[in-house]
Amino acid sequence: MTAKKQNNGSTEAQIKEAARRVFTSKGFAATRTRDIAEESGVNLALINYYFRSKENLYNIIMVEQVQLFLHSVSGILNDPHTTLFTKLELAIDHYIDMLIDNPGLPIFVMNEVNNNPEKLVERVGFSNHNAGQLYIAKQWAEMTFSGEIQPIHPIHLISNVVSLTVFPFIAAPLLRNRSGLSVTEYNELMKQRKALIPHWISTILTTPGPDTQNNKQS
Amino acid sequence: MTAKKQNNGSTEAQIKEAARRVFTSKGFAATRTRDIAEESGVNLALINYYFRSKENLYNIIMVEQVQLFLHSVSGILNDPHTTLFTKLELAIDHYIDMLIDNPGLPIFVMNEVNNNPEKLVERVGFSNHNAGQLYIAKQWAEMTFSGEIQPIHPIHLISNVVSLTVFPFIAAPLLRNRSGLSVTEYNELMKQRKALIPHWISTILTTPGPDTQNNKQS
DNA sequence: GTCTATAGACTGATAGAC
DNA sequence: GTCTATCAGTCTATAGAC
Repeated sequence: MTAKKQNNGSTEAQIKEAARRVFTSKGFAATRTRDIAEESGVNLALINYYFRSKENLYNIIMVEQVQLFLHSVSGILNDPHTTLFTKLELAIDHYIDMLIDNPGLPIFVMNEVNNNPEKLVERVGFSNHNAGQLYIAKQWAEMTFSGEIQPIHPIHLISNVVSLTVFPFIAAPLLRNRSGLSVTEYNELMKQRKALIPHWISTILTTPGPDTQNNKQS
Repeated sequence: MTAKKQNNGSTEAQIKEAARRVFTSKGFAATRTRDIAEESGVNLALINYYFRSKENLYNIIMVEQVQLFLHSVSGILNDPHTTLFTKLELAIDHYIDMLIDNPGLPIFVMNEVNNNPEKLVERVGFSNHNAGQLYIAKQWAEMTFSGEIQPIHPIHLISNVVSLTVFPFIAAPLLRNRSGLSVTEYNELMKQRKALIPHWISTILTTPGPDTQNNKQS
């Protein structure tokens, strides 16, 4: 209620939100502090006043976005009261909703993963939810041991689930262009995948592999 | 054989190859012409002598890389003498080999797809091999009509094949970090996927969907 | 064709008035 | 807290010697 300008939120929050939009769509190097000033409608000098430097502001945004992308389903995957397939359904459902709301998030995070893996490991808390310690990993091990599901390297399972869920959003501009679908129509297909991907994963996990007899080639 | 310096190839080719490496790993904005000069071992001024501007050089590299990524399997997919599943096997096999040799290619192309879709459509010849006109599309339509494979929106099929093949390379630095696998071990898993992905796709296509009875919801 | 030197434009950051 | 004005550094591109 200071009511000096048309500022609705605090200036600091305005800058941060504008920085999130610009950084995630153009990356660090292509973003000028002047872009953030214009996007947020605040004076250029205030960016350095609130956030010491462009790099510092970027790091704050980056850590938040990576955590949103990586940690948002760890609760679901660690729930001891749901089955493995229910976990996958819930996680994929949650992820697709989030990706429809944040379509630029995967490419941003993947760029960080590819260009600054050491900074990412350094600044984002990874150790606290080691994938192998989640409850879903225990369930997967048990079901594999009992023969309920096919033996498969966990990297393949994780790759498949994440690939099928995330990649269509990374390739969306291309696939939409080639297919002539609108954003709404494309997102409708993505929502269909909430049911389809768990079904496909389940099918894959319960169908014998391509070389059931001799998978011991060098 | 001009033998003035230790130049093996022509200076122009040296610059171009260095530019490819630097641009594909850091992107346009983060790359300085000085980086390319150092990487190629030639004088800074020669970059502008051979390639008018940084932007012009980038566009040349970009078009070549996108075409390598997108057009390299159109011959396989348009072969009238192979079955649909053989096409998928051959295309995936070819792709995984190419991605092991060019691990930075997918993230580079996907950035271009997300940040400059209009430029990409403008500068890269798309129209000449419309996906719907490839022979594989005809085979897919026939097999769907005859009931040999499950009806599925073509976007889902294309998404699935490309996702399962390409995404594990985009997420490689992260997945390797989390799993503790070396580059060699990880690439070995990727090679396994040459056989696994066609098998999974075939399984998906020949297993009834999650809602076989009522898939006519609004 | 290749080099040095530098012009000309832009960027991140800050000093200092209000 | 917010603004204007500006500095110091860096970048692309080119002029001109060889």
